[in-house]
Amino acid sequence: MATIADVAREAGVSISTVSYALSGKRSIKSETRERVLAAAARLRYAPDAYARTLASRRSHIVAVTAPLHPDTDHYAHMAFAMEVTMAARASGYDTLLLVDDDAYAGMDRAEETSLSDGMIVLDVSAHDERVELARKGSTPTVFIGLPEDTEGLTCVDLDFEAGMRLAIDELVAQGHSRMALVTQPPSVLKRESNYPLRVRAEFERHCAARGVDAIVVAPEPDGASAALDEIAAQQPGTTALLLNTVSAVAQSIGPELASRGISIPADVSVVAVGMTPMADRAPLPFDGIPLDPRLTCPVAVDLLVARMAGAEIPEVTLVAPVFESRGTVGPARDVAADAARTLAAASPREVAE
Amino acid sequence: MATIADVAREAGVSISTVSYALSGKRSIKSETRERVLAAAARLRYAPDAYARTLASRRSHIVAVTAPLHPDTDHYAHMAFAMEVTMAARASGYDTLLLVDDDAYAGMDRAEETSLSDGMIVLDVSAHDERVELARKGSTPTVFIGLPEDTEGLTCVDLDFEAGMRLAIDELVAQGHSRMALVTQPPSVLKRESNYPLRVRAEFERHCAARGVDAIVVAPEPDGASAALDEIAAQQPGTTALLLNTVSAVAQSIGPELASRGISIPADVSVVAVGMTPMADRAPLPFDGIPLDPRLTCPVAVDLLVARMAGAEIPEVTLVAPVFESRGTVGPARDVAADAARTLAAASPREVAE
DNA sequence: TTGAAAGCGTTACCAT
DNA sequence: ATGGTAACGCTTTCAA
Repeated sequence: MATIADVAREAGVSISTVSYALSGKRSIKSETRERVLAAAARLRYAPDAYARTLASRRSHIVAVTAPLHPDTDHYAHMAFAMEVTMAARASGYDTLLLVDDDAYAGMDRAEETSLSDGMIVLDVSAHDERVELARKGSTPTVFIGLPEDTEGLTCVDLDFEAGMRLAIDELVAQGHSRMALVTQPPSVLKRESNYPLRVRAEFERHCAARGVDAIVVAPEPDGASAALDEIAAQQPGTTALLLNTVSAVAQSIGPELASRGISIPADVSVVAVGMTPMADRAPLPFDGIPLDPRLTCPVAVDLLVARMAGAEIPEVTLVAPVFESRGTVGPARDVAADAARTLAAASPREVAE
Repeated sequence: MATIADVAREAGVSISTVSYALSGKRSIKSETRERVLAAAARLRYAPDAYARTLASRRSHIVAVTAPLHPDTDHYAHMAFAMEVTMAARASGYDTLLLVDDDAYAGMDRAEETSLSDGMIVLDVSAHDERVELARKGSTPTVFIGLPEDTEGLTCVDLDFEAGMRLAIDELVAQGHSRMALVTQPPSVLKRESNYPLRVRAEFERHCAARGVDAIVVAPEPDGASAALDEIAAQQPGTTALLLNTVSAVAQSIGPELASRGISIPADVSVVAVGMTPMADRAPLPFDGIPLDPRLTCPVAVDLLVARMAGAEIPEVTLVAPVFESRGTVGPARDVAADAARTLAAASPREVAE
């Protein structure tokens, strides 16, 4: 590998002239610059990444941290990491994926050794330990997801509230006036990030605002059937289901409705709000506002780049939701005319007969 | 961030003593070492990654390069990248994912700037440009996959040929004598991804060797049905399907057979050869020899680590295939006795009746 | 057993 | 417009 000294010798100039000719950080007589450039090309010179980093204190590397347990969803994990990586590259940064067994330890190691110019934190929980590291450390950090206390941080997330309003408005436009939200099981709500709570609150608020009858159920992963029973019992004539739940429930809700002779969207409309699609492999089969990495990651990287450049950034940036249609929303059925084919108070067995 | 000079001052020793006390590269009076360690801990000292790299010429970073084609299977892609990353971390290396639009350019950039101690090359094609870079460059490199000419390289791959023979022999043992290989679409083959070609060649060779009737079809992702038609037309009485195709085809082949009244394995046996399982999410539902990243990636990283340490490594390391049984292989149906339930020349509609 | 100092290859400041 | 050179923070050789 040729060094800058080799180039200087070859071009008959000093080292600093080579550095400046290449970086353009000060004006060089164009004739000299040509000579330097030619010499550099001849020797296939490229500055050593580490020497450059040591001298300039900028590595042009971004670290990405995400907890990685045996039960982690590798796909979602990598989908986010990949989106971040591509966005970072577009801004001239390479990314280092920290996969230490302990995400906190990995982030700490990166911070302590000045491994990166910036960090992206994925899979953020409400009381994430890494928040503390971000506050104490000196590496600019952007969270994708909102911890409970965002004080002093930079966070990017989907605007779940707006997404919920979008979903409800779409349904109202189709004539629906009785809706149910299927949310996460209580156990998950307790330890996960707080967006399910935000989703639920906005559901109740905006339904009230639009004069819509609303009910919320929070089934366990195997509780899709019970949830439908509950909806039928508590709010018969419900014609629209909003989903912000675990995938097990989302996946069984279709078959469960079918087994009751209820079809989508003729009898009931279904919308998924803020659920992560399994990308190309098995996209959610419902209309909805997906929590898509392609939406949030580029924004997060842009903010990180700005922060690394010293800019002041708002603590929370919400990304506008996008409604995707897959044909599971239709006009509201006239409940009075055909109660049997909506979520009525009848038991599943009776309906099926 | 505390520097090594801070620690030296704090401990009342010289800089080199701190360095040696921390690295253990020469013996230090234990009392002195304790003092240094205590000082380092007190100041939360951690060596700067870039200064360390510049001085030692070792970055402890491994770069991973993989081209991103429009039809890339992102899941498989990420699964490999993730396996490499975790294996590398286990050996003390961090991983840089090169996602430049042009994989060659990305690898070149990494090489020129001495970005990494070593490289892992994924998604290798028969005449991969990156081979040339690996030969000319001075960064130890390991290919996961085999280019046509492996001279001077280090490559790791599943032993597809052995896998194919394993699959065919298993089917022959069950009495099958007419087989069809469902391979990748022409677009993928055209890019000269290498292993499908090897799989196909060995299929034809070993079928001939075993006296088995053989046919090859190469459907587009949505062409499972057409592929079955083609097999039925060109080689009626086929009782075994070997799959080495894109996941869309693999996933629809089961339902497609079912819709024709053909059941697995009673009427037709199915084996997947060298396909990447969707890991935890949805393992391939077929008997077969999976191309599991967990098999090849750790081996590749181990070889890379050895090469970085200066060891001589064989050019090609093939990982032994493992046959996994899931009940989709059974005895061959007697075609003459019941032609209608095999892949006969009848149209799907007629068969269904 | 320890210390001093010469690199490692850049960047960027201070001169000219 | 260009050159000299002191950092950058560490590893490692050479001395003692």
